[in-house]
Amino acid sequence: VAASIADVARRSGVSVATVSRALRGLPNVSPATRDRVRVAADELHYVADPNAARLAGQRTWTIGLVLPMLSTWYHSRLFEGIERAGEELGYDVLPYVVGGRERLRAFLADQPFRKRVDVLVVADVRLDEAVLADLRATGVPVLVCGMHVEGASSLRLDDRAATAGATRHLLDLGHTDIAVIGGLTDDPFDFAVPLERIAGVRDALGAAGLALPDDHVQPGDHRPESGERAMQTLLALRPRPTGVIALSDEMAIGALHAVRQAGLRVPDDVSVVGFDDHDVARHVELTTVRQDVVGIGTRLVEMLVAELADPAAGPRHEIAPTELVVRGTTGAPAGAAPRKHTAAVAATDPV
Amino acid sequence: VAASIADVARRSGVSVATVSRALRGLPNVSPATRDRVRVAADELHYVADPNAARLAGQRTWTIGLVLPMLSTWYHSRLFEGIERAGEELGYDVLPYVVGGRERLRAFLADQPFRKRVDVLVVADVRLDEAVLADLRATGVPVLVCGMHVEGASSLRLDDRAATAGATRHLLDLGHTDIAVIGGLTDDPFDFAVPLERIAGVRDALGAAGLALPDDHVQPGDHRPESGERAMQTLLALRPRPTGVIALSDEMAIGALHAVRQAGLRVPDDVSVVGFDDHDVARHVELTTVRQDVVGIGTRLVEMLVAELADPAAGPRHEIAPTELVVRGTTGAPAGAAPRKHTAAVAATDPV
DNA sequence: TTGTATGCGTTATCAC
DNA sequence: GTGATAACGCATACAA
Repeated sequence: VAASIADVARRSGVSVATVSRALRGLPNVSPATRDRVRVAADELHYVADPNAARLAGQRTWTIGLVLPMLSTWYHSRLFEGIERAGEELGYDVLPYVVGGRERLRAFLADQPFRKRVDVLVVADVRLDEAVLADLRATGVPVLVCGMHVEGASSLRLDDRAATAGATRHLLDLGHTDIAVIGGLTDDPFDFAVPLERIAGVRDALGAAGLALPDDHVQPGDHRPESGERAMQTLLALRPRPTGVIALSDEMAIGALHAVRQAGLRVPDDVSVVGFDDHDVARHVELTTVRQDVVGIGTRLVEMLVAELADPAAGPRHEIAPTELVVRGTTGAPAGAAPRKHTAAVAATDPV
Repeated sequence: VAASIADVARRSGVSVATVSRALRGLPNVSPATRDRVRVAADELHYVADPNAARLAGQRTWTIGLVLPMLSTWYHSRLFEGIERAGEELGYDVLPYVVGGRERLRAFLADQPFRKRVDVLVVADVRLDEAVLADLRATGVPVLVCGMHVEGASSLRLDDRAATAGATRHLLDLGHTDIAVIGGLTDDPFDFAVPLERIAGVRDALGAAGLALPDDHVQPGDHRPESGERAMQTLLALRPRPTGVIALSDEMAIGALHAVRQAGLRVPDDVSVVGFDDHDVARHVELTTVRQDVVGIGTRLVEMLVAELADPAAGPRHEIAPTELVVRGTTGAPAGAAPRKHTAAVAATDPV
């Protein structure tokens, strides 16, 4: 049976109040006393019971991370970034995986996070204003990652500009028939992000006098299989698109597979652009839009600390940078001359 | 300000004890009373304070998951599997990321999990008997994933048999010069698994009268970059190995990249086998050893529940199955006839 | 079936 | 600088 604060108090000959102060580094404790207490605590292998501390202290020291899934590259990285930054400040990170309508509904209905976390980071989960209002009504501060929402601080990419840049890269190479993989799916995931990214493609296409037909936007759920299927559909189109933008690297890899299985070459017959700069992207020579996911996690923790420190301050909205990384899966379409050279960042090996 | 159990008691005209019983589905509550309480709780949006409940109830309903990192495919999948299975039983899952000697040391020294979790699942972290004894001295039950340890229940693969099978596959194709990527690295990760897997390769090689020279075992930390570097080293060897077994798919993908960058062909010049059956393995045609990581997570939760229910029962040791999946990255070395056909499972698309 | 009373292990507010 | 002591919000023997 573990030692309690009373045991430490007895052993060091002081009161529990002093033990609490001494161990937490609060002022108004004489150095000598603090040492005695520390020694006693060590000898007894004492650690404060988090539940008791949280009950009395009114803080949970826990960050709730709401995300649609855990095992995609992007989400596991985000988790890692938040966990690392949070751990240094003494926060636990508790995942709430709400992929699929049912789990999201249950999460919103049961609100298992109440009295359980100090703050909620909602990543890539569609939150309309009503749902957000529900969340905020619980009194739990909410930060949003991946999209812009009124009434809550947010950190996101400029998704629209990012895919517009990727699209211009393809246009510059001479592509005129461009498609997108990763449009909205009904289930089990429901990001708001795809809309922005597709809008970005439309922006760039429109500026070049081109359109994005409906059949040029194929759904995908961020698993490679969905990218493969989407690409198969696109390859069956006549005329066949020569440039494809996948909204995640994982789908891009599935798409590449489909192209090669169809006996076509990359990039001669089809150019492919991904999104994320996944660990393996460099190793499959994938041109992609890079984002610093771990950095985003770190920044979210900083924002959340600021928010907790000054809840009165209004919501802050920040944009994390992206960067087009040109590798081998994009090139001029067979039989077309490039319009001009893309002013893109060249792929470089990480140092 | 949130409602407490006293508020619900007042509103439904019963005592707090009855509210507690009613809401938790305990017996000895009349249906009528239970209903009244439920209605009152709903109206007040009441949820029990987990910290108070845990303090009083002596259970944390939390599973601590100790792992070296979060963002590799394997670990994020494992987390997902445990989270999913745990959530259904009402458990939270709290990650303790101890990659790197420093974090592991701090984890062992501070023991932040004490009074915080009901059970610890230790995955792919090297635990010698002394460390394990330290952990168990805290009174927290420990399950081990990925390796066999005396004194704690464990779930693992038969790593040795798995890589032996992969090696036989290469031998059967006619390879006689075989190397391994993913041997122990000193930092920041320190699995016990590589030793077993390398032993498996040695087993199969030895049975064929072949050896595994030291320079045929290159270190790797499971990131693609390390696989690439390892393969570059192997390609510089003379004679050059024709068959390479990477101890994870992520390293295998890096290795494939190195082969192709060197102007060599796969599998004609070099055959590559991975380990895991990563989501993208199929899409890069990677021959690999498949394991069901999510299933392992689920099984771990079942084992842990059993352990908690009957702590007296001795440790149980289980083995999860693996399966060789033959795809396009393995074939006969140029200029060699296969010894015989491998009796391996053919690659099939997931249904 | 229901209510009363005590304990859970801290932190925080006071006095001293 | 230090020590009582009252919360904190719930679970649970025990009594009714």
